[in-house]
Amino acid sequence: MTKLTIRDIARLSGLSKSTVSLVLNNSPRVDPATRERVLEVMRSHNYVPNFAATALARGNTRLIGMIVPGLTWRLVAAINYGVASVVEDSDYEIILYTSTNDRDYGRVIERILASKLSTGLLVVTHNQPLEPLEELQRGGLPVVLVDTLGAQSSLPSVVADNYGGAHAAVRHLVELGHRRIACIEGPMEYQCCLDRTRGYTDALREAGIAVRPELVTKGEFAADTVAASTRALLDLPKRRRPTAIFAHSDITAYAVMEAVEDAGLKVPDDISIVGFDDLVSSEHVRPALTTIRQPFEEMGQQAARLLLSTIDPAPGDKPGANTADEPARISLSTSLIIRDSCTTSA
Amino acid sequence: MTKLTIRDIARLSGLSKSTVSLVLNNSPRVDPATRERVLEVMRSHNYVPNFAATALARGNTRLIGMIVPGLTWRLVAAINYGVASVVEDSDYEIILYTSTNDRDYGRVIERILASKLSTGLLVVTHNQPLEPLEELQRGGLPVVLVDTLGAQSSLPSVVADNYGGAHAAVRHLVELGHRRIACIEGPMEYQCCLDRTRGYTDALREAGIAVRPELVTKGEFAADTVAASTRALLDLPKRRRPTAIFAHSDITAYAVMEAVEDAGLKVPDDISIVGFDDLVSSEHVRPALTTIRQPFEEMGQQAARLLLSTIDPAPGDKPGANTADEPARISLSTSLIIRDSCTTSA
DNA sequence: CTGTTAGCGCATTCAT
DNA sequence: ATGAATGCGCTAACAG
Repeated sequence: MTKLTIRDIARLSGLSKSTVSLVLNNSPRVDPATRERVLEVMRSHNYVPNFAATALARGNTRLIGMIVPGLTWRLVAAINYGVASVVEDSDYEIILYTSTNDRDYGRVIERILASKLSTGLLVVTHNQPLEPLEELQRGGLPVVLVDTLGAQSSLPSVVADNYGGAHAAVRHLVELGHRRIACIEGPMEYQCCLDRTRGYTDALREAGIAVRPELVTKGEFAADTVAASTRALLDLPKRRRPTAIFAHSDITAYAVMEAVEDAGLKVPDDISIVGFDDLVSSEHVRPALTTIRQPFEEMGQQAARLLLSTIDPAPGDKPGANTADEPARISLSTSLIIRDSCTTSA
Repeated sequence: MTKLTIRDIARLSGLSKSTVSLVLNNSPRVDPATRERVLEVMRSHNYVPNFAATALARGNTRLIGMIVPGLTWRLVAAINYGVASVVEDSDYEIILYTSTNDRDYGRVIERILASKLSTGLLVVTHNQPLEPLEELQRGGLPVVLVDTLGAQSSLPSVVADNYGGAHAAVRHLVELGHRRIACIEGPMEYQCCLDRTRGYTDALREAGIAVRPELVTKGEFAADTVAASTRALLDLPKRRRPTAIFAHSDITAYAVMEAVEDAGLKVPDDISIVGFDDLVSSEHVRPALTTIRQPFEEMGQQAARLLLSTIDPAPGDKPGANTADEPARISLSTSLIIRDSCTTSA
């Protein structure tokens, strides 16, 4: 309300600004009684230190930036939630950078670099060139990538185990007796999709099943492409037609399900489907989707912790993620969520 | 990278700090040539004004706070997206306050008040007492509520037309020939739910259909309560059993659908269902859910615009939303999205 | 333990 | 049209 300053508090408690400042910063060199008195004055007058002034004086804003590209907003709410849950327990706040269209993405980076507004940066599902970010990192701004889409870089990151997840999904299908298992891929310029396909082929090979190129098709995470691929798969001669499909994402799986229905076939009776992500909606789709759960919320939490600890290395902490020699790479395991979209092979 | 200051720029361009500052603030009293030269120097050296210093000097952080309670995180991604889309076109940034558990909600408000960190505040789906917010508003911090859950207050707000939406949903059912239409309510301490029920009863009355208390049941937005209510509805003697259900939310509708299936009945053949919200998943549920769409994204946009315009009243603008005499109340209309969960009454 | 003295980087009078 | 001086509110040596 009224703009009390540290000076007012000093006057009101009969001390100097510096002493009050020491109290604010929990300095141990202040007499406990004095400290308590000052705190009381602050409380009763509802004093709160001015943010900008503090930031300017100490050269640190206590703000951590989180940048999330517009297109994926809806998919990453859980990540954001995870981040928020750990940041709110620190004395940092989150500042949210978003570019709702890719074109302006570069500008966002500038805005960040600009102003030294944030003390650290969390980058969620980044699908653009990494150089600008590495540049920021070199410039002294700690950066942590969350859900990198598999891109390789020298930046510390937190990701899900795409390879392992895909492997588990396909193994599940194999265990259900399926032999002709198709794969509908996402955009293969993403490393994460390469990893998923690798998990698919490895699981097949380990089961002694040959990988049939005709069963590995394009999806691009786009409903129409997926639908077309699905139809092509369904149009194969009966003996070569897949009895199960591993989709690179839940969204892809939804499109597959619709295409299968449109073809007059039933899921899972005629064809089993496994997705990847475990979006909230996958529980409500009918049949409920069997899928690989990515631990989004935990990814957010881990990333936030990682960032916070590199910003403020706690005494016991390891060197920190930003030592050029070895950036931290946290890979979280996924889990198979069995629901109703798969059944044993006829 | 290196911490260039306004002083460096001044030196590099052979001018004084003040002139550079004038350039930064687009002062017209600077020689165009000089201005261009300075800008060029800034550009080539990648200079960006320090955020904290600017904020301190002008007493305004150019940060707008957005507070969203943890529980609704997943539901409000679209609102956030809308907010972000307009804020990114201003020279403000968003700072995100979240309390992942309700207990700490009060602390969040303190954090905001504290530090004068934000210049304005956007409050999303606020389900807590409004006094603290009104207090902030009185203290000079512009506040705008988004999706108020219907609570009344002196604060400017942007909401969806809950009454109209419910009315349209039920009218749709009536037009399909239904006469026994049930309503499964959300938590009735929320004004928005009161409004939805009011829309329901009015639509019924206007169609000359009596409102039957036994058809209006508790849902509380909780899956198990909804399931129980649905079963009770289904257990009614055939002649009194509803042929359609209006659910206060999409989530509620999902639970209804599952309960109906569990009872061995079919949607929409045995019973039609309309939801409220139009979450993304409602398109993928089977049968796809007929529902009332809330324009979440637009709500976010409007709220952001409203807030921005109260912070920086543009010349042509209306007085602004925070004039105590008449807070702005923007009500956005909803729309009926017809999909597959409703059919004509037998 | 507490007070003094300088800045942090920029905006803003007021001169020139 | 530009420069000099002052202060925003706080932290951080350095004294005492």
